[in-house]
Amino acid sequence: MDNIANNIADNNQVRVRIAPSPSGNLHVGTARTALFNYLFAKKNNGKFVLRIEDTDLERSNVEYVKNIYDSLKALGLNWDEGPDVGGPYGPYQQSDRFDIYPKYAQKLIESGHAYECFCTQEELEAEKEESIKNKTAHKYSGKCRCLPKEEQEKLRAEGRKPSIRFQVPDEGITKFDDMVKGELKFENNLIGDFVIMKSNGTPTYNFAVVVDDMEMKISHIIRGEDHISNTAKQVLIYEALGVPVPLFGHLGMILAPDRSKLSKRHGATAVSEFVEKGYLTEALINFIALLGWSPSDGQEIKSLDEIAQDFRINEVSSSNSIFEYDKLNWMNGQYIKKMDIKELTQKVKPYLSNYDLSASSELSEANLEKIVEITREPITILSDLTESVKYFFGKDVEYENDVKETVINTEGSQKVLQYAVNELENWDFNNEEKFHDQLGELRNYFKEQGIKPKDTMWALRAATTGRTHGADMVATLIILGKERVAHRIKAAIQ
RNA sequence: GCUCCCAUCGUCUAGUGGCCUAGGACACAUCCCUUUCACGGAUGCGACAGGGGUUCGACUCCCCUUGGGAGUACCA
Repeated sequence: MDNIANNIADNNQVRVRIAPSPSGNLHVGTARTALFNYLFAKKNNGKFVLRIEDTDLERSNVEYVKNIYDSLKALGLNWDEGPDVGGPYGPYQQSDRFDIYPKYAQKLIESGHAYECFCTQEELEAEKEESIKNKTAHKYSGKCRCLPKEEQEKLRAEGRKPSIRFQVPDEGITKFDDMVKGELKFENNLIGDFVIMKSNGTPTYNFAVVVDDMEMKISHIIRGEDHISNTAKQVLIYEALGVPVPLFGHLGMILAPDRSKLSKRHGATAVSEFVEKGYLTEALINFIALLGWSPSDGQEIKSLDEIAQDFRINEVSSSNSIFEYDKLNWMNGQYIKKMDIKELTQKVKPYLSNYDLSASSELSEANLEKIVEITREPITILSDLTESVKYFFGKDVEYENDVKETVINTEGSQKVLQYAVNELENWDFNNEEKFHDQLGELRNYFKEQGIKPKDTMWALRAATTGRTHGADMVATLIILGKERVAHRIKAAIQ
């Protein structure tokens, strides 16, 4: 791990990147990779680069590019260089870089590290099937390695478009020192000659990344461990190109509770989906940071900046971790509880679209804030509020479940409500403290008559909110206002 | 099939040979607080996958087994 520090001390600037391909919305797994890169950059005064890998034009979509931007920004993972903000080593979108890959491929051909391959799809598949039949590891045979010039030209004349393959050494070991996993090695003879330029003239992933990372002077590559086997190929390319190999760090994967890849059937997978469900990006990013990393002081709730200060890539866990909602939910609740009330109110508005929030309704902005303030505590996701806030709207209440039978229509409750109707005029809706005491007196009055304080309050709560539990009663009644409270209590009396 | 990675409470993790009768967080249970739900507080439940070594001493190092994951494309 010493070389991590050395590389930095060397005055080589730390440059990391996140390179998503826009074939879907930003996945939480990608978000975590982005996060760890971001943290590493921040911790080491480096640069965080965003590169859009859209070489697969068929699967790429501009809509997803926008989603990637928006999600990353929402998470606070701001990049220093990228397609939108530019930078010294652009362009930062691979589709704008198509003209630079062939030169490097050519260079590799000239130096004997690559060759044109005229094999057809069918020939390749036949080879593969053969090796499956023989139960041997399948890798490309390398039969185009030494095609004579004349043969090449003949096939070209026939209209065959060659791909370009990297010529992997037959012997030797390719190894690299992984920042999180330690030394990793692969035997070269197990790696088949792989395509670097497709026959359509576009680069393959393994080639494009190397060229881009090299040109963008990326010093450290932090990514998911699903790339480990690619790394061997990429190291080979760096070496063939005669350029310094960056340092790699491979993170464990994020798995669903059933230990399979986190996918749609497990619920939300994209950052934007979590946001839509009502998760705060602050909580999401905090939660994700805890998957594989842990704070040195044991304090788990931390801002991005705090995490960055405490972050050490070599302390990241190298095993997979399971994405469980329990802790995310708890954490989201913590953030909701602490969030600035004005900000929270704004964030909550989309979940209140069922209700009349126009100025003419009884709901002023100030009232809405109060409602959010008193109902925020028990909720774990923003969308919970839609339901828990329901009884603040409209003149009448809807009774939940069997509230009418089990609470309102009981003898005790009816007594309380009848009494309350008369008492109502005296209640001070403008003075919370006084109102609180008045309700206390009400409880005491009925306590003497053998009605438990709890039941007294339940009668009131059920009548005014239709439920047996909810926010603080005094605050609730004040927001409802004397008129509506009176109306609802009267409606509850048989 | 082949290659590679990983392995501590249900989950996220602390632990880098003796500080470990293995610590914290979430979840769960009980209790306290309280007009309800919650929040908060207290307590409890709960793990070193198995087997061999190495060592005076292994959760920590090595090997094997088992289990999980990844890769094996002219996808990224």
